[in-house]
Amino acid sequence: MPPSPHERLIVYLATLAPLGEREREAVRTLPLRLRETPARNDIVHEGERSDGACLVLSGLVFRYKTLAQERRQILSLHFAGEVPDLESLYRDRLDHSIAALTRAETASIPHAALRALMHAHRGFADAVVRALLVDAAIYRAWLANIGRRSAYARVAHLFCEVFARMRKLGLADADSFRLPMTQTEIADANGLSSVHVNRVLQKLRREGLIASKGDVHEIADRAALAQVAGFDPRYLDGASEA
Amino acid sequence: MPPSPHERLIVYLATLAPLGEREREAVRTLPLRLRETPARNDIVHEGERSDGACLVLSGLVFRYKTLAQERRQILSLHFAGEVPDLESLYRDRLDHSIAALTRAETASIPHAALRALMHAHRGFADAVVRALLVDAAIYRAWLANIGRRSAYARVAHLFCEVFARMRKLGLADADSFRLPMTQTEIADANGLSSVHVNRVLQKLRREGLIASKGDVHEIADRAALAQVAGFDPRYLDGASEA
DNA sequence: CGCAGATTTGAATGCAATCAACACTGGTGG
DNA sequence: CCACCAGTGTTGATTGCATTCAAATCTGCG
Repeated sequence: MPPSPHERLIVYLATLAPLGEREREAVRTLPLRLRETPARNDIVHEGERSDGACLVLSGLVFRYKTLAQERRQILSLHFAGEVPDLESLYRDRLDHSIAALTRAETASIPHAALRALMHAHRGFADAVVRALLVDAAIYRAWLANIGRRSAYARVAHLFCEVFARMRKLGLADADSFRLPMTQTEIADANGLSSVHVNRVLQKLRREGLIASKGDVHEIADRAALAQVAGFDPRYLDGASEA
Repeated sequence: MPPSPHERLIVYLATLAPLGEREREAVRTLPLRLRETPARNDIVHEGERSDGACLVLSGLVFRYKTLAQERRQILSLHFAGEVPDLESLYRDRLDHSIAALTRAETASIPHAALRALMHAHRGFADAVVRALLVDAAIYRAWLANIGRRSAYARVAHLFCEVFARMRKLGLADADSFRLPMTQTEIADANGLSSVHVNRVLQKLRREGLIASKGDVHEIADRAALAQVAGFDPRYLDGASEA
């Protein structure tokens, strides 16, 4: 039985800042408006206003921008527990869209309730800001990835990041994870063509770095994969060290 | 005579959130530790801790990541008035470096003082979070730019963005601005080689979109430049509209 | 079964990187 | 004062990674 919506959120927040029991209790009181989105449908359209933030409960959610001539750039991926549009708390229009890659269950958390909770609980407010900062750190990692790495390294890096993030959220096994993205979508996330992604994946398998069956990807040689990706997981750390 | 350090910061913050006179007054009380950095030197090294945030007073500052084999990705540019490492308030180690492109004057603002001010003035705290969000929006724009646009469009987009941002800060003329970056640095910002940037710039001049003398770039045809860049300035808006 | 979407393969093209000179600039020191 | 030098910009030639186009499987599903 999957964790309840509120527990999902708590798991995520706890990866960002220490949460006391009082704060956890407070999070459990947040009102949620449940919603279901079919695969490949927008959850929030670019330019739209909304009065709540979107908590992912199940499925895979992503942000993207569409440019001229059907070109699309996927900007980030979001797993259960995460809140992709936290920034809607501060900016009233998104400059990009948020959509579901798979069928996804989400919950809208009213901005007013979030603000009240942030006001009442410093630890919660802290976690929210840290969530925004980890998002930004991921953007930077993607920028370096797309701007300065080969296609082979880019895809390897994406796999390393997804694996690390899913592990933290308790969504991945010890050495494999399910990533229900088509090769075209992987291409849109990495600034590549789908044909080339196909070839890169074959090479990653041939070299023994990964072994994929359908959308379940096994990390066959984690060290080697991190090596070719130039992956340093520290950018994903939300909480400060001692 | 250039604006005072505090006024520079106020100009920037005012582009992000409305600031009352009381808040401006409070900003003026922030203690600043002035510092000067020669061109092409780090201001903060990757992984370093610091107890203050870095306000840019003059010169051009940028963030970058270094990958294997001397490859470098420039992540963002920062002009006078901006604070590139605001996130150091929340995360104690940077995952990238901050450096000066030109000789730059900066001021370190102690975290403690910033926190106190944020605590006392909601408008100030708001501006800080919005600054982080606009940074993130710029990352997204760069991601789409590097991931999905041609070299020609990428450079055009960079020029559009820099021009728009400098105008807001009162650092650019009506139709030209000074951008003291070498072609190699423009290349590192756009995931290109310097040779190719050279050719792209020639083409932009040949097509009559820009006219550059040294590092002063004149926007010869703003509409056409925005057109080829696919530039939509809304992502730079910090303040909410009515 | 038949269809649509996804993956795979092959071939050709092209954008941008790389390699290699050369020209231009400003700054330095003899 | 001028020779020298390093950094930058420019140009040409070549290479190669990745795209594009096209078509052939494969897969799941109504």
